[in-house]
Amino acid sequence: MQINPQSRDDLSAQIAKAIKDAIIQGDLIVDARLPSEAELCAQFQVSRPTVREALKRLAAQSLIRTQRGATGGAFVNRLNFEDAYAQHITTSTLLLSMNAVSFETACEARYALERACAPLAAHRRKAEHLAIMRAEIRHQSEPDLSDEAFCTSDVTFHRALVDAAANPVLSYQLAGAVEAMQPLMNIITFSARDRAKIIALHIRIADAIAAGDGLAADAGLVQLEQETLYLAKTVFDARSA
Amino acid sequence: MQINPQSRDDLSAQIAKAIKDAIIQGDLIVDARLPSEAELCAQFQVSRPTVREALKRLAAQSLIRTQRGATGGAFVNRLNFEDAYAQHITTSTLLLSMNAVSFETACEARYALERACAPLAAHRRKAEHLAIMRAEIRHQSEPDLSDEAFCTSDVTFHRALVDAAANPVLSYQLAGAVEAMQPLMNIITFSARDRAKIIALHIRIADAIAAGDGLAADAGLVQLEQETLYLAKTVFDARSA
DNA sequence: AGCGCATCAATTGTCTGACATTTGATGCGA
DNA sequence: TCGCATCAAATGTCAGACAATTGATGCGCT
Repeated sequence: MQINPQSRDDLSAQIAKAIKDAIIQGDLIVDARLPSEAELCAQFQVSRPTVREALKRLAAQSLIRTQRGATGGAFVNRLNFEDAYAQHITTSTLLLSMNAVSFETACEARYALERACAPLAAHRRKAEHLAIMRAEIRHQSEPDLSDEAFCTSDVTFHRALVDAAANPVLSYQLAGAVEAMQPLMNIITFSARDRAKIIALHIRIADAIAAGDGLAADAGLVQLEQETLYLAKTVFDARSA
Repeated sequence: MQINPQSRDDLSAQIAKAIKDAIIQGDLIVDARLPSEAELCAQFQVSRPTVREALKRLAAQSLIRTQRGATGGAFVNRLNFEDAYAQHITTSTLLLSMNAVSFETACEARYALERACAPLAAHRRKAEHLAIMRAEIRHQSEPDLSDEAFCTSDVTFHRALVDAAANPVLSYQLAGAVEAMQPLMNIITFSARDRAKIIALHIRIADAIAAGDGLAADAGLVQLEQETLYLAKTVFDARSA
């Protein structure tokens, strides 16, 4: 965590990387206070704006937090699941929207991951998860729901299913896949009959989870994937015609 | 993408959020050029360092890239899988190391996700993936390999398995789970007999993938998970004694 | 002695102005 | 027409200053 030659990288990028590496290596532990901006200036032999740009880079990744005042400064932030979720979802969403990932590819990934949760969710689901799933199913049955609201409810339903697996690492990894799909899903317009089919599958999945039957839940997810793909295909065919 | 009241947030954070939202909403498309720093100063009524701090925040997330010179400026970056991988792995690694996630939880998530890939990998694996897996198995068999090198090779093997599923979204989501586990895995010291067991399972999995037998690969992964948990338990028990 | 309050000092947040550096565009001359 | 020097625009960096925040300090009063 020292030198900074006249390389092609920005000074602020180099400094940010040096501090980031120190955090990853464990040289700077959680809640440790970084040197003040003035001290960092002296240490790296750069001006204060440059140091500040470096610190802002780290703040953007939730690696540090800053606090003003007498005992203020920059502190190593405990990266919590909530912040990581938000970052992951943003990145995943942009990744999908910017790289022309096909609906099929995204859908396949999403359901493959979700099916991985099914057996765990069936074993460990709590009343609260089932309650959310049931509530969303009811919500989805409301006749004058917009397509977008239907998709949002769908995400909440699946999120509850994933959370029921009671593994925060799994929930974190899956958040990206499930939520990032929503913009793609929003393209689809649902007929009343489409919705009925989806809701029926949701009920089937929720029942299976409630009964602790992981295999049945898995089967439901397989059918739901096929149904989703079929609906998407219909929309895309209609659009190209 | 305008106003900036005197709220409690940093001005640079507000500006970064405004631009980020514009990118997510699609108001700024890939490779679009942002206004110059001077123009952004005028638009947001702030000074140049403040604008620059905001831009550095976005650069830290690979949302924009900057270029010097006459036709330079800040451009919306196409978020590629490679950059997203790196970010995701960093975040996942820190999330695990900072939140005292148990080995069991991380291991469960990792193998649950990996098993989701198994059937797809069995169908779609190319010669190159099999070649990597075979090569890593040979590498793991070298007697004077350090524990750390053994773990690195293990990651490469599993990465090839995941990539064999030929779904970039899946690979991206899984990269975090597999690579972030490595620091935890590095704690384990392997006896020669431990390695022999793991290598045997790797061979079994690779054979199953080569044969297109997703179920057999899945069974191999289940055993590998149990073996890994058993090894970790041994280490932890020995450490606490 | 104990409590309350004003002051202080340290630190980050922001601004102004300037200069350095990079790099494509321009225009002139051979 | 080609090649080169110059120019202009933009980012990168620096120096210095002031504002705002906030815990710590010390004084005075009870």
